[in-house]
Amino acid sequence: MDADDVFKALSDPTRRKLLDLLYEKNGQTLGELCANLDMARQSATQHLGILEAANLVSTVKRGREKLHFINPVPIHEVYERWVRKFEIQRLSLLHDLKKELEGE
Amino acid sequence: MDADDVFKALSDPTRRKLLDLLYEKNGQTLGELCANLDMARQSATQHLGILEAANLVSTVKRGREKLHFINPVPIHEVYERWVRKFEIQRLSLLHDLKKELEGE
DNA sequence: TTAATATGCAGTCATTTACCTGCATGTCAA
DNA sequence: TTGACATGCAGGTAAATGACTGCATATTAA
Repeated sequence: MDADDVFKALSDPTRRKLLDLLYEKNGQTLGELCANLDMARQSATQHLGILEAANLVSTVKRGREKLHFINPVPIHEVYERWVRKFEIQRLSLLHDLKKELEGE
Repeated sequence: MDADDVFKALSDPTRRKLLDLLYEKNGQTLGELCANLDMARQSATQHLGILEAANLVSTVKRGREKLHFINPVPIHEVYERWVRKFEIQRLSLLHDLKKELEGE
């Protein structure tokens, strides 16, 4: 996984909305997704390309249509690498800060 | 929480490295953090400003020094909103894709 | 008080980003 | 086959980003 690609992909509200749309209904076409956005189709294509490059979305061509599917694996990997370790110390931090303010 | 601020903050490798550095040793000064980076101090300041704006880092002034502390709460919120729901359907997706390829 | 240290603030600049328009290609249906 | 539909591809542009330099301010220590 390339954490940079995944976070960059997730850092745009349009792309997060696309993931939400696919979460609601997986396998949507470009046209279906565009109907929910509010930008030119070509712009949405770029966003989907970024999601695909980050491996967050996989596509299948069916005739003249292109179907889009969520791939949650990179999100899971981000969680393993970036969230879980911070979860562990979540409760201990107030303690650190207090100690520091008291003069270390 | 502003998901946009949090994801944007996490989308830069320098800023993720800063969080890692603070995870290793919480409460470091700007100077300490800079020693591990490889850019001008002023650039690091900007990055830390972004982390602080996203509420991922809190600071305390001690004399002429500025101490930096991780705040893992936004990361937890990102997890709750963006990871957990995708976790749930993680196993069902291969199924979706197969079905689709078989002609729906 | 003065010099060294730690950080803050303003302005510049190249690159990237996120949108757009216009046109091309490929597929289905009448 | 031909027109309608779904998508692909090639620029173009304004704004955001991430780095820098230069100078200002505030604190500590001699």
